[in-house]
Amino acid sequence: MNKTAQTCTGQAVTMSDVARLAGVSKSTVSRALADSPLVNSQTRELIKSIARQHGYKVNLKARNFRLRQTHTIAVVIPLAHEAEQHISDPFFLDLLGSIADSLTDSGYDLLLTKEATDRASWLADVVDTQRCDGVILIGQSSQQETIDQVAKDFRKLVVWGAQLPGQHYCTVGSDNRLGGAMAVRHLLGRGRRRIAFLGNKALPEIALRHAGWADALREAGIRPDPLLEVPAHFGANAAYRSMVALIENGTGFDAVFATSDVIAMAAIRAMSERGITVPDDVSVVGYDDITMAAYYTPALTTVRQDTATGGRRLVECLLATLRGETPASVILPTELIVRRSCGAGESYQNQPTTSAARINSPSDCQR
Amino acid sequence: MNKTAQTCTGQAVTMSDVARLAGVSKSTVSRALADSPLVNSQTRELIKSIARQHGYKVNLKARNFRLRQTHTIAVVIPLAHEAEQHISDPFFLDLLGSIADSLTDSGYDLLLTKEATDRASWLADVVDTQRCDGVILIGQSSQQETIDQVAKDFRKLVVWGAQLPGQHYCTVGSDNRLGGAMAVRHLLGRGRRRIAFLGNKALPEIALRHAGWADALREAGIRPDPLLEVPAHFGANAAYRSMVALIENGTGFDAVFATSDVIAMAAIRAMSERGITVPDDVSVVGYDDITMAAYYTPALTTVRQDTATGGRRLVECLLATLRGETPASVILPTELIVRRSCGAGESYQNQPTTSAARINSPSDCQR
DNA sequence: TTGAAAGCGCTAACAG
DNA sequence: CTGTTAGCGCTTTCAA
Repeated sequence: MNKTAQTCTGQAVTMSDVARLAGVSKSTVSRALADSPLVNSQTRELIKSIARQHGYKVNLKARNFRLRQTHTIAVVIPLAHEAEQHISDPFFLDLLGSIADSLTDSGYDLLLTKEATDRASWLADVVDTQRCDGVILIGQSSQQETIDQVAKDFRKLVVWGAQLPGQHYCTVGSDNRLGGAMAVRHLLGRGRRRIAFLGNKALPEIALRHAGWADALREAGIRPDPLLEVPAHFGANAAYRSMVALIENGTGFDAVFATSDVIAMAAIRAMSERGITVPDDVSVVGYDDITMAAYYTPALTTVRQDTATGGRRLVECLLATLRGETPASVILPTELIVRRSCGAGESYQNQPTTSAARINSPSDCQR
Repeated sequence: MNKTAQTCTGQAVTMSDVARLAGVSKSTVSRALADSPLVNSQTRELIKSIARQHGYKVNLKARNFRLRQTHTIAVVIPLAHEAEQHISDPFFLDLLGSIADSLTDSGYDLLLTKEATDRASWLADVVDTQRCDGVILIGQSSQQETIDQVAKDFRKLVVWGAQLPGQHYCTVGSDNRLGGAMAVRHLLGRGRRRIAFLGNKALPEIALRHAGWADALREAGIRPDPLLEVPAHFGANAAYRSMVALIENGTGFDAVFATSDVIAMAAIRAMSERGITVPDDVSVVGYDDITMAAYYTPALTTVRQDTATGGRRLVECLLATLRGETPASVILPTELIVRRSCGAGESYQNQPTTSAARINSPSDCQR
């Protein structure tokens, strides 16, 4: 087979080949290609042009192997809590996309792993088999314990989620407690009093949003009613069923704080099918501000999570751990996007995405 | 540092260590761990227990390097057509999730790459640097030419998208032309005549759906009206603007065929904001059947793309190419899910996902 | 400025 | 059944 201008062919041409062709040693080729100042600039240019001519590209696998690094970051989506074994939430795609962008910019590869196994060692396995330099976990799922355990001696780990007291790893996430409180305060401000909470409290982030819900209620002198706590899991179907149950068990409510936009949409549908009008009868606030939130009917009032900076921060923190640092956890600022579903009352907007009223939190801290 | 029960610590323990500890040679350890029948079962057990004791796991990077394979499949999302540089469509997450599952089942790692570059070599680069055994491309974007060029000498490539005449690579995708036709026929069946088409025809899949749109119209003796072709790009914002433009330019229409559910939702919102009621004034059919389609108001009639089997087929085909085979392209059966947005007329359903009427296509062919 | 040689951690002939 | 040996393709001392 002719080796000239080889491309996309499993690259039979190696560094030795280039060396032979250029009449120099492997070492020199290696240096030249790495732009080492040690090599004569003419030799370098010669080598480079020969390499180009023959479509030679450094074999990254071999390079990384020699360097004892992988230049790869594993992004793990734990699904232990997710009965449907399915990432159904657009929020995660946004975040994943942002992580992918940042990682690419930093020259790292992204190894995507879905972990639905029950093995206690699920995380340790990813880490131990040396397929990556570090790990980004999207969500804590119900695995706080396991994660913390692993984090005790594996430091190259960053997690999207809630910052829990005493944890051994760095998290990046929104200010869930404040976010929850802002949502509920807004509903209270619109005169609502019986505010249902929809979410799976087994997840740390949701537990904090729940705490925010309770905070805001107590501020207003309202005792949180356990009957209004609905254990809606992520996933539209489960949330839909939970909402139906709430409606049918006769507990009165005039507002819903849904801990994700997907849950909010499922809830609204469950209500509208039963003749309950949003926002006239019931106000709804969601969480995430996924793209579709602005396009839903009614447009969703929601607590925005900024996936773009979230992903960037996750990567920054992870790269810091790779340098041996111990980055502080990041709590992203929280913002309430006010749209129709809470009864904003104004007439429809022309540009749903931009016209929403925003209420910023004071929190833009990095703790 | 004590090496006992080492875990999550960058694994300083190697196969040689285990060999020394067990008093055998590296080769024997290698064989034992691979369950080779060549090794005495007692020796094997001894070795395995020692390995376990010391938390030893085979270094996959070294293993793969030696075997000259990567056991990694790159999943590339080309974004050349996507001005927003953002995967905003939940459909892709579903597909990605399904691919991740299938790949995991087959023991392959998934390397995720977003390609937004303009370099003509974007695909060749992924392929040439030997970071993966094969490539799955999610969507053809506007890169048919480039893809086909690469595919001419790189065979380990499978693409989600449209099957184009004479192409050199294997595709998996839904029957876009039939899907488009089914959607439009259904609208015609409900008495609609002025059926707008929303989509970016630069994408091969969308071009086929457009052909289906025209097919169905002509069958009904209607000449496709160019004024009703709206170049809506993926992404809710762009689609929203396109729809506004259509409404405002005064072209009459009584139905919309949107080439994705996200586009459909944005379109519905644009209409409802302007006092146009769906489905009373205008019927809408979408494409994809993303989870949220059932939860939108009105629930969306849509052409389902089965991401679960789609992902599985993509992986099957790719593994076939890895074995040196040349798998045939796959066209998945198309199914119309009838819900409210086209004016189905029945009262609301209790279980939106399951209660929808289905119209199956005869096409389940594998060509 | 360049080359020779060693070796990353593993597997697979080959030879006992 | 087991050990010895020779690399995979690359980087990096060390010596010239």
